Amino acid sequence: MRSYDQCCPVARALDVIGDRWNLLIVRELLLRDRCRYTDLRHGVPGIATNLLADRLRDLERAGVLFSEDAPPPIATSVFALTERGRALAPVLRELAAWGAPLLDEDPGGAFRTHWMGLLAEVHLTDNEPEQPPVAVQLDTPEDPMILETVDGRVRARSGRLQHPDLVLTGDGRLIAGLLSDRVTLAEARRQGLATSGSMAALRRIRPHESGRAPAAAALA
Amino acid sequence: MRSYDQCCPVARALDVIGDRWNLLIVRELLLRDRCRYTDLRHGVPGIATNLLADRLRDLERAGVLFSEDAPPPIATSVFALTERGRALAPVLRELAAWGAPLLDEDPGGAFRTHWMGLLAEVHLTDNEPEQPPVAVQLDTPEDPMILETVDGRVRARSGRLQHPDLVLTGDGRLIAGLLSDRVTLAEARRQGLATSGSMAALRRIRPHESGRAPAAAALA
DNA sequence: CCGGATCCGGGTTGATACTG
DNA sequence: CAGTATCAACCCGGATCCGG
Repeated sequence: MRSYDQCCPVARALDVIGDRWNLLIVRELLLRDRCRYTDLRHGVPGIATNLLADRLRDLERAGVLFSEDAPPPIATSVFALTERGRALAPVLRELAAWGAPLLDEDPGGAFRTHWMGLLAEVHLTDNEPEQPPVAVQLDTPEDPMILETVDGRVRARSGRLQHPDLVLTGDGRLIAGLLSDRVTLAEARRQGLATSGSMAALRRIRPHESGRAPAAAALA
Repeated sequence: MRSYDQCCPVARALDVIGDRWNLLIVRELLLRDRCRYTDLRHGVPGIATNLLADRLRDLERAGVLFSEDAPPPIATSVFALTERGRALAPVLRELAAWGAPLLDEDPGGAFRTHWMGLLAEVHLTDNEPEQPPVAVQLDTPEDPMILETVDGRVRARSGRLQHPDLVLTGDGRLIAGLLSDRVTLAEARRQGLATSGSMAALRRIRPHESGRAPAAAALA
């Protein structure tokens, strides 16, 4: 993309990650840690393969991500975010928070369960930060996701745990509705949600009452 | 722009404000409140006039901004953000925080003093939130800017106050360096910065020690 | 001068086919 | 699996023009 050529921090940021598809690639790596080329094609559906290759080159040159030759089991290279790339997490969280209402207006299009991770990080909080951490496994057939308490907050990532405190099994969109409080637990159960483990973990990980103002809540 | 057609809050947000120039238009309206078409052309240098007209239409349809026919003195319409548009402020602040290091690497390109406002909001904090509010006038010849304490935070906006507690007069880039701590006050004075008023206001509005973690600082 | 609309050349995107 | 090559369609940017 052409540079905006403005001496403004926002414009400079957009010079790097403002190109079409770029932030979605970062989203993918943020939630999935390390991805092969094919993982990215699956996680960013709709991108043309040449554009994905171009963008990965751009973002690598910009220091947002890097490609590693191979961890021994696999015979291919993987992509992962640098420290600088992970520093984009707050940007993506704010974008997710702003975009969440649009999701209700039009729930169409491709769906991946782990995309809801950023939403969970924004909407949910750990109501008992003093207690030992808990982890909830969201078990959709494809694309399992983990929610865990870290530091008084809730963090999301793709994957499957050995010993989660609670497992929710069901359709991805159903679990998404549950996370964003559009669906009650009882309703979700009726629609096919299965749970196994400690429901206390689910009560502990709950939306903020005060909307989205962790700092203000902490000060009060 | 074509929709990403992904049922993901980030993708949905980018469907609305991911288009080139869009976030820079929002930046402008955030910092300057209400702008005429010409103000926007000046505040977003480099944009083609047809694109500005297109984007304003798009963003109005999306509910991010609206145009008002006229406040009586002027014979033209002005643009301003809706509530939904102002809700993009956290996104822009995070982008500004992420882009700030890039500004040091390459300080070239067009410059407007008020662009530094988002940077100030991110880097500075009110060290004495219990005290009555203070306001600092940043007085560059063109494009004067105000920093004021609101609610324990620092807010920036374009304009000129009647009775600021402190006035800093000088080159915009010099003041920007001062705000982001690249230049000391003594150095800035040598390079032509003039001050008038209470220096206590400047000591009160100071960078966080703990980097950028207001919530963590509040909890500590 | 302000607030656009229109036109046009060139660069980018996106879909598909192809290759190591 | 991990890309590269190709090509049409679209979008961007610059210039120009026009009504108030």
